[in-house]
Amino acid sequence: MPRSATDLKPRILAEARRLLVAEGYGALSTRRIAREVGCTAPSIYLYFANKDTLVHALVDEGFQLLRAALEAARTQDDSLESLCRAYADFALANPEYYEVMFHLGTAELARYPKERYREQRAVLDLMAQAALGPGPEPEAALRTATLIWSSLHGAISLHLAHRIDKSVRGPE
Amino acid sequence: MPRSATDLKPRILAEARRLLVAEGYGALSTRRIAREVGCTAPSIYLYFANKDTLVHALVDEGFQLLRAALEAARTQDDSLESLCRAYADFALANPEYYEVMFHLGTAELARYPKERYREQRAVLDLMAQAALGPGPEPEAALRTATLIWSSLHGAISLHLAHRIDKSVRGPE
DNA sequence: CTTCCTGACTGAACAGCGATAACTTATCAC
DNA sequence: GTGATAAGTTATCGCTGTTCAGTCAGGAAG
Repeated sequence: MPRSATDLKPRILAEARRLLVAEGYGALSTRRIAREVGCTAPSIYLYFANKDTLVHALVDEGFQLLRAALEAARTQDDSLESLCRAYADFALANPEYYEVMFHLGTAELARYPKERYREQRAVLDLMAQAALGPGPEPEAALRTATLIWSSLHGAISLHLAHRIDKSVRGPE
Repeated sequence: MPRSATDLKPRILAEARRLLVAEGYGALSTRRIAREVGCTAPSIYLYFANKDTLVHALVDEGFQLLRAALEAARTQDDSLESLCRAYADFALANPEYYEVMFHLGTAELARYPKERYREQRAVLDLMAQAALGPGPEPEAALRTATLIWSSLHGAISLHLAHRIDKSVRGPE
Protein backbone atom coordinates (compact mmCIF):
# COMPACT_ATOMS: atom_id res chain seq x y z
CA MET A 1 0.00 0.00 0.00
CA PRO A 2 1.97 3.00 -1.19
CA ARG A 3 0.77 6.55 -1.10
CA SER A 4 2.74 7.63 1.93
CA ALA A 5 0.92 5.21 4.17
CA THR A 6 4.33 4.03 5.29
CA ASP A 7 5.66 7.47 6.30
CA LEU A 8 9.08 6.45 5.18
CA LYS A 9 11.18 9.54 5.86
CA PRO A 10 11.07 9.50 9.67
CA ARG A 11 11.65 5.78 9.69
CA ILE A 12 14.74 6.17 7.51
CA LEU A 13 16.02 8.88 9.80
CA ALA A 14 15.34 6.83 12.90
CA GLU A 15 17.13 3.81 11.50
CA ALA A 16 20.10 5.92 10.42
CA ARG A 17 20.33 7.33 13.94
CA ARG A 18 20.09 3.88 15.45
CA LEU A 19 22.81 2.52 13.18
CA LEU A 20 25.09 5.49 13.82
CA VAL A 21 24.83 5.17 17.59
CA ALA A 22 24.88 1.38 17.69
CA GLU A 23 27.53 0.58 15.09
CA GLY A 24 29.23 3.84 14.16
CA TYR A 25 29.50 5.88 11.02
CA GLY A 26 31.05 3.04 9.09
CA ALA A 27 27.84 1.04 9.34
CA LEU A 28 25.80 3.81 7.74
CA SER A 29 25.11 2.64 4.21
CA THR A 30 22.04 3.37 2.16
CA ARG A 31 21.45 -0.28 1.47
CA ARG A 32 21.82 -1.23 5.10
CA ILE A 33 19.38 1.43 6.21
CA ALA A 34 16.92 0.37 3.54
CA ARG A 35 17.18 -3.28 4.50
CA GLU A 36 16.54 -2.56 8.18
CA VAL A 37 13.68 -0.24 7.38
CA GLY A 38 12.13 -2.66 4.93
CA CYS A 39 12.36 -0.72 1.70
CA THR A 40 14.89 -0.50 -1.12
CA ALA A 41 17.87 1.78 -1.32
CA PRO A 42 16.54 4.10 -4.05
CA SER A 43 13.56 4.96 -1.85
CA ILE A 44 15.92 6.91 0.39
CA TYR A 45 16.58 9.26 -2.49
CA LEU A 46 12.91 10.19 -2.57
CA TYR A 47 13.39 11.94 0.76
CA PHE A 48 17.08 12.85 0.83
CA ALA A 49 19.03 14.30 -2.07
CA ASN A 50 22.02 12.13 -1.25
CA LYS A 51 23.69 10.37 1.62
CA ASP A 52 25.37 13.54 2.81
CA THR A 53 22.03 15.23 3.27
CA LEU A 54 20.90 12.34 5.42
CA VAL A 55 24.04 12.56 7.52
CA HIS A 56 23.59 16.32 7.81
CA ALA A 57 20.24 15.68 9.44
CA LEU A 58 22.01 13.59 12.05
CA VAL A 59 24.61 16.31 12.51
CA ASP A 60 21.84 18.79 13.20
CA GLU A 61 20.34 16.39 15.69
CA GLY A 62 23.70 16.15 17.40
CA PHE A 63 23.97 19.90 17.75
CA GLN A 64 20.46 20.08 19.15
CA LEU A 65 21.31 17.41 21.70
CA LEU A 66 24.55 19.14 22.63
CA ARG A 67 22.82 22.47 22.99
CA ALA A 68 20.13 20.91 25.18
CA ALA A 69 22.78 19.29 27.36
CA LEU A 70 24.63 22.58 27.76
CA GLU A 71 21.50 24.51 28.59
CA ALA A 72 20.44 21.89 31.10
CA ALA A 73 23.84 22.13 32.76
CA ARG A 74 23.64 25.90 32.85
CA THR A 75 20.25 26.07 34.54
CA GLN A 76 21.61 23.75 37.17
CA ASP A 77 24.99 25.33 37.81
CA ASP A 78 25.99 28.51 36.05
CA SER A 79 29.74 28.00 36.11
CA LEU A 80 32.27 27.61 33.35
CA GLU A 81 33.49 24.33 34.76
CA SER A 82 30.07 22.71 34.77
CA LEU A 83 29.57 23.83 31.18
CA CYS A 84 32.87 22.35 30.08
CA ARG A 85 32.09 19.18 31.95
CA ALA A 86 28.70 18.94 30.26
CA TYR A 87 30.38 19.42 26.90
CA ALA A 88 32.93 16.70 27.61
CA ASP A 89 30.29 14.38 29.01
CA PHE A 90 28.21 14.76 25.89
CA ALA A 91 31.17 14.02 23.64
CA LEU A 92 32.27 10.96 25.60
CA ALA A 93 28.71 9.66 25.97
CA ASN A 94 27.93 10.14 22.27
CA PRO A 95 31.22 9.64 20.46
CA GLU A 96 29.51 8.69 17.21
CA TYR A 97 27.50 11.89 17.18
CA TYR A 98 30.60 13.86 18.07
CA GLU A 99 32.56 12.23 15.30
CA VAL A 100 29.93 13.03 12.73
CA MET A 101 29.60 16.58 14.04
CA PHE A 102 33.28 17.49 14.01
CA HIS A 103 35.52 14.90 12.46
CA LEU A 104 34.01 14.56 9.02
CA GLY A 105 34.43 18.16 7.94
CA THR A 106 37.50 17.89 5.78
CA ALA A 107 36.32 15.70 2.97
CA GLU A 108 33.17 13.68 3.55
CA LEU A 109 30.95 16.49 4.71
CA ALA A 110 32.35 19.28 2.60
CA ARG A 111 28.88 19.72 1.17
CA TYR A 112 27.39 20.60 4.55
CA PRO A 113 26.14 24.17 4.24
CA LYS A 114 28.65 26.46 5.87
CA GLU A 115 26.06 28.79 7.32
CA ARG A 116 24.59 26.00 9.38
CA TYR A 117 27.94 25.32 11.00
CA ARG A 118 28.30 28.99 11.75
CA GLU A 119 24.92 28.96 13.44
CA GLN A 120 25.87 26.02 15.59
CA ARG A 121 29.20 27.56 16.42
CA ALA A 122 27.52 30.81 17.40
CA VAL A 123 25.35 28.90 19.80
CA LEU A 124 28.38 27.35 21.44
CA ASP A 125 30.31 30.59 21.62
CA LEU A 126 27.38 32.39 23.17
CA MET A 127 27.01 29.64 25.71
CA ALA A 128 30.59 29.94 26.81
CA GLN A 129 30.32 33.69 26.71
CA ALA A 130 27.27 33.60 28.91
CA ALA A 131 29.10 31.34 31.30
CA LEU A 132 31.86 33.89 31.56
CA GLY A 133 29.21 36.42 32.43
CA PRO A 134 28.17 39.31 30.21
CA GLY A 135 31.57 40.92 30.28
CA PRO A 136 32.29 44.44 29.12
CA GLU A 137 34.08 43.54 25.86
CA PRO A 138 32.09 40.96 23.89
CA GLU A 139 34.86 40.50 21.35
CA ALA A 140 37.41 39.46 23.93
CA ALA A 141 34.89 37.12 25.56
CA LEU A 142 34.24 35.48 22.22
CA ARG A 143 37.95 35.03 21.70
CA THR A 144 38.27 33.51 25.14
CA ALA A 145 35.33 31.22 24.48
CA THR A 146 36.86 30.09 21.21
CA LEU A 147 40.12 29.38 22.98
CA ILE A 148 38.39 27.35 25.67
CA TRP A 149 36.39 25.50 23.09
CA SER A 150 39.53 24.69 21.12
CA SER A 151 41.26 23.26 24.14
CA LEU A 152 38.23 21.27 25.11
CA HIS A 153 37.74 19.95 21.61
CA GLY A 154 41.42 19.11 21.28
CA ALA A 155 41.49 17.07 24.44
CA ILE A 156 38.26 15.28 23.55
CA SER A 157 39.35 14.67 19.98
CA LEU A 158 42.68 13.20 20.99
CA HIS A 159 41.01 11.16 23.67
CA LEU A 160 38.43 9.71 21.28
CA ALA A 161 41.18 8.90 18.81
CA HIS A 162 42.99 7.03 21.59
CA ARG A 163 46.00 9.31 21.54
CA ILE A 164 45.89 10.20 25.23
CA ASP A 165 44.76 8.31 28.29
CA LYS A 166 44.07 10.93 30.88
CA SER A 167 40.44 11.79 31.38
CA VAL A 168 39.28 15.29 30.73
CA ARG A 169 39.92 17.97 33.28
CA GLY A 170 37.59 20.83 34.07
CA PRO A 171 38.76 24.32 33.10
CA GLU A 172 42.25 25.43 32.17
CA MET B 1 59.93 -8.10 -17.38
CA PRO B 2 59.02 -9.09 -13.85
CA ARG B 3 61.41 -10.12 -11.15
CA SER B 4 61.49 -6.84 -9.30
CA ALA B 5 62.88 -4.99 -12.28
CA THR B 6 60.07 -2.50 -11.81
CA ASP B 7 60.72 -1.83 -8.15
CA LEU B 8 57.04 -1.45 -7.57
CA LYS B 9 56.81 -0.84 -3.84
CA PRO B 10 58.46 2.58 -3.70
CA ARG B 11 56.53 3.66 -6.76
CA ILE B 12 53.24 2.66 -5.13
CA LEU B 13 54.18 4.54 -2.00
CA ALA B 14 55.24 7.60 -3.96
CA GLU B 15 52.02 7.65 -5.95
CA ALA B 16 49.96 7.22 -2.79
CA ARG B 17 51.79 10.15 -1.23
CA ARG B 18 51.28 12.25 -4.33
CA LEU B 19 47.56 11.46 -4.45
CA LEU B 20 47.12 12.14 -0.74
CA VAL B 21 48.79 15.53 -0.93
CA ALA B 22 47.32 16.53 -4.28
CA GLU B 23 43.75 15.29 -3.98
CA GLY B 24 43.24 14.30 -0.37
CA TYR B 25 42.49 11.07 1.42
CA GLY B 26 39.29 10.53 -0.54
CA ALA B 27 41.28 10.08 -3.75
CA LEU B 28 43.35 7.28 -2.26
CA SER B 29 42.03 4.08 -3.77
CA THR B 30 43.97 0.98 -4.63
CA ARG B 31 42.67 1.03 -8.18
CA ARG B 32 43.54 4.65 -8.68
CA ILE B 33 47.06 4.18 -7.35
CA ALA B 34 47.53 1.15 -9.57
CA ARG B 35 46.30 2.97 -12.64
CA GLU B 36 48.63 5.92 -12.08
CA VAL B 37 51.56 3.66 -11.35
CA GLY B 38 50.87 1.46 -14.34
CA CYS B 39 50.10 -1.84 -12.68
CA THR B 40 46.95 -3.57 -11.52
CA ALA B 41 45.27 -3.24 -8.15
CA PRO B 42 46.13 -6.71 -6.79
CA SER B 43 49.82 -5.97 -7.26
CA ILE B 44 49.59 -3.55 -4.36
CA TYR B 45 48.75 -6.47 -2.11
CA LEU B 46 52.09 -8.03 -2.93
CA TYR B 47 53.77 -5.25 -0.97
CA PHE B 48 51.12 -4.13 1.52
CA ALA B 49 48.89 -6.44 3.52
CA ASN B 50 45.92 -4.16 2.99
CA LYS B 51 45.05 -0.56 2.30
CA ASP B 52 45.38 0.38 5.96
CA THR B 53 48.98 -0.78 6.00
CA LEU B 54 49.69 1.46 3.03
CA VAL B 55 48.07 4.41 4.75
CA HIS B 56 49.99 3.63 7.93
CA ALA B 57 53.19 4.07 5.95
CA LEU B 58 52.02 7.56 5.03
CA VAL B 59 51.11 8.24 8.65
CA ASP B 60 54.63 7.28 9.66
CA GLU B 61 56.01 9.57 7.00
CA GLY B 62 53.88 12.36 8.39
CA PHE B 63 55.21 11.86 11.89
CA GLN B 64 58.75 11.84 10.59
CA LEU B 65 58.14 15.09 8.74
CA LEU B 66 56.53 16.65 11.77
CA ARG B 67 59.34 15.56 14.00
CA ALA B 68 61.91 16.94 11.59
CA ALA B 69 60.05 20.25 11.43
CA LEU B 70 59.93 20.49 15.22
CA GLU B 71 63.58 19.65 15.62
CA ALA B 72 64.56 22.17 12.98
CA ALA B 73 62.55 24.82 14.80
CA ARG B 74 64.15 23.90 18.10
CA THR B 75 67.71 24.18 16.89
CA GLN B 76 66.86 27.61 15.56
CA ASP B 77 64.93 29.01 18.50
CA ASP B 78 64.56 27.01 21.67
CA SER B 79 61.31 28.53 22.88
CA LEU B 80 57.89 27.04 23.46
CA GLU B 81 56.28 29.54 21.14
CA SER B 82 58.49 28.72 18.19
CA LEU B 83 57.80 25.04 18.74
CA CYS B 84 54.05 25.60 18.78
CA ARG B 85 54.32 27.76 15.72
CA ALA B 86 56.29 25.08 13.91
CA TYR B 87 53.65 22.53 14.84
CA ALA B 88 50.85 24.72 13.56
CA ASP B 89 52.77 25.61 10.43
CA PHE B 90 53.28 21.96 9.65
CA ALA B 91 49.60 21.17 10.13
CA LEU B 92 48.40 24.06 7.99
CA ALA B 93 50.99 23.41 5.30
CA ASN B 94 50.23 19.68 5.17
CA PRO B 95 46.54 19.37 6.05
CA GLU B 96 46.19 16.03 4.26
CA TYR B 97 49.06 14.53 6.23
CA TYR B 98 47.63 15.97 9.41
CA GLU B 99 44.20 14.56 8.66
CA VAL B 100 45.59 11.11 8.05
CA MET B 101 47.73 11.33 11.16
CA PHE B 102 45.06 12.40 13.60
CA HIS B 103 41.58 12.42 12.17
CA LEU B 104 41.19 8.86 11.00
CA GLY B 105 41.70 7.14 14.31
CA THR B 106 38.17 6.40 15.27
CA ALA B 107 37.11 3.97 12.60
CA GLU B 108 39.24 3.85 9.45
CA LEU B 109 42.60 3.40 11.05
CA ALA B 110 41.61 1.36 14.07
CA ARG B 111 44.04 -1.28 12.90
CA TYR B 112 47.03 1.03 13.24
CA PRO B 113 49.26 -0.53 15.90
CA LYS B 114 48.73 1.32 19.12
CA GLU B 115 52.34 1.17 20.18
CA ARG B 116 53.38 3.15 17.14
CA TYR B 117 51.03 5.96 18.09
CA ARG B 118 52.42 5.93 21.59
CA GLU B 119 55.90 6.22 20.20
CA GLN B 120 54.97 9.19 18.11
CA ARG B 121 53.13 10.77 21.00
CA ALA B 122 56.13 10.24 23.22
CA VAL B 123 58.23 12.10 20.71
CA LEU B 124 55.86 15.03 20.78
CA ASP B 125 55.56 15.09 24.53
CA LEU B 126 59.28 14.99 24.94
CA MET B 127 59.65 17.82 22.50
CA ALA B 128 57.26 20.01 24.42
CA GLN B 129 58.85 18.91 27.64
CA ALA B 130 62.25 19.82 26.35
CA ALA B 131 60.92 23.18 25.33
CA LEU B 132 59.74 23.76 28.86
CA GLY B 133 63.23 22.98 29.98
CA PRO B 134 64.24 19.89 31.93
CA GLY B 135 62.11 20.80 34.90
CA PRO B 136 62.36 19.14 38.28
CA GLU B 137 59.13 17.08 38.04
CA PRO B 138 58.93 15.22 34.74
CA GLU B 139 55.39 14.04 35.39
CA ALA B 140 54.00 17.55 35.73
CA ALA B 141 55.87 18.66 32.63
CA LEU B 142 54.37 15.80 30.67
CA ARG B 143 50.93 16.81 31.84
CA THR B 144 51.57 20.38 30.85
CA ALA B 145 52.87 19.28 27.47
CA THR B 146 49.78 17.16 26.88
CA LEU B 147 47.60 20.10 27.79
CA ILE B 148 49.43 22.40 25.39
CA TRP B 149 49.30 19.79 22.68
CA SER B 150 45.56 19.32 23.20
CA SER B 151 44.88 23.02 22.87
CA LEU B 152 47.07 23.30 19.83
CA HIS B 153 45.51 20.27 18.20
CA GLY B 154 42.01 21.51 19.02
CA ALA B 155 42.56 24.88 17.42
CA ILE B 156 44.19 23.34 14.35
CA SER B 157 41.53 20.67 14.05
CA LEU B 158 38.67 23.13 14.22
CA HIS B 159 40.46 25.43 11.83
CA LEU B 160 41.04 22.68 9.27
CA ALA B 161 37.41 21.65 9.56
CA HIS B 162 36.43 25.24 8.83
CA ARG B 163 34.77 25.77 12.19
CA ILE B 164 36.77 28.82 13.16
CA ASP B 165 38.35 31.59 11.15
CA LYS B 166 41.02 33.04 13.39
CA SER B 167 44.52 31.97 12.66
CA VAL B 168 46.47 30.14 15.26
CA ARG B 169 48.05 32.03 18.10
CA GLY B 170 51.32 31.20 19.76
CA PRO B 171 51.21 29.92 23.33
CA GLU B 172 48.33 30.07 25.76
C1' DC C 1 -17.70 2.57 -14.93
C1' DT C 2 -13.90 3.75 -17.29
C1' DT C 3 -9.97 6.50 -18.23
C1' DC C 4 -6.13 9.19 -17.01
C1' DC C 5 -2.89 11.24 -14.04
C1' DT C 6 0.06 11.56 -10.19
C1' DG C 7 3.01 10.09 -6.84
C1' DA C 8 5.24 6.23 -4.11
C1' DC C 9 8.03 2.70 -4.80
C1' DT C 10 10.91 -1.03 -7.00
C1' DG C 11 14.31 -3.85 -10.10
C1' DA C 12 18.05 -3.51 -12.77
C1' DA C 13 21.97 -1.39 -13.78
C1' DC C 14 26.48 1.62 -13.67
C1' DA C 15 30.80 2.77 -12.00
C1' DG C 16 33.70 2.37 -8.40
C1' DC C 17 35.50 0.24 -3.99
C1' DG C 18 38.75 -3.38 -1.09
C1' DA C 19 40.10 -7.87 -1.36
C1' DT C 20 41.03 -12.85 -2.86
C1' DA C 21 42.03 -17.01 -5.82
C1' DA C 22 43.78 -18.93 -9.70
C1' DC C 23 46.53 -18.41 -13.43
C1' DT C 24 50.50 -16.95 -16.52
C1' DT C 25 55.15 -15.74 -17.25
C1' DA C 26 59.87 -14.52 -16.75
C1' DT C 27 64.06 -15.41 -14.49
C1' DC C 28 67.18 -18.13 -11.93
C1' DA C 29 69.67 -22.50 -10.08
C1' DC C 30 70.81 -26.85 -11.18
C1' DG D 1 66.72 -28.47 -20.66
C1' DT D 2 63.95 -28.53 -16.42
C1' DG D 3 61.80 -27.28 -12.43
C1' DA D 4 61.17 -23.93 -8.77
C1' DT D 5 60.15 -19.33 -7.48
C1' DA D 6 58.59 -14.90 -7.39
C1' DA D 7 56.01 -11.06 -9.93
C1' DG D 8 52.21 -9.74 -11.99
C1' DT D 9 47.90 -10.63 -14.30
C1' DT D 10 42.79 -11.76 -15.14
C1' DA D 11 38.56 -12.81 -13.24
C1' DT D 12 35.70 -12.56 -9.60
C1' DC D 13 33.16 -11.56 -5.04
C1' DG D 14 30.46 -8.63 -2.27
C1' DC D 15 30.05 -4.17 -1.18
C1' DT D 16 29.22 1.10 -1.99
C1' DG D 17 26.36 5.59 -3.71
C1' DT D 18 23.45 6.73 -7.32
C1' DT D 19 20.38 6.80 -11.52
C1' DC D 20 16.71 5.40 -14.62
C1' DA D 21 12.92 3.19 -16.43
C1' DG D 22 9.07 0.93 -15.17
C1' DT D 23 5.16 -0.69 -11.96
C1' DC D 24 1.26 -0.09 -9.36
C1' DA D 25 -2.17 2.07 -6.08
C1' DG D 26 -5.45 5.77 -5.39
C1' DG D 27 -8.01 9.90 -6.57
C1' DA D 28 -10.15 12.88 -10.09
C1' DA D 29 -12.68 13.67 -14.36
C1' DG D 30 -15.53 12.28 -18.04
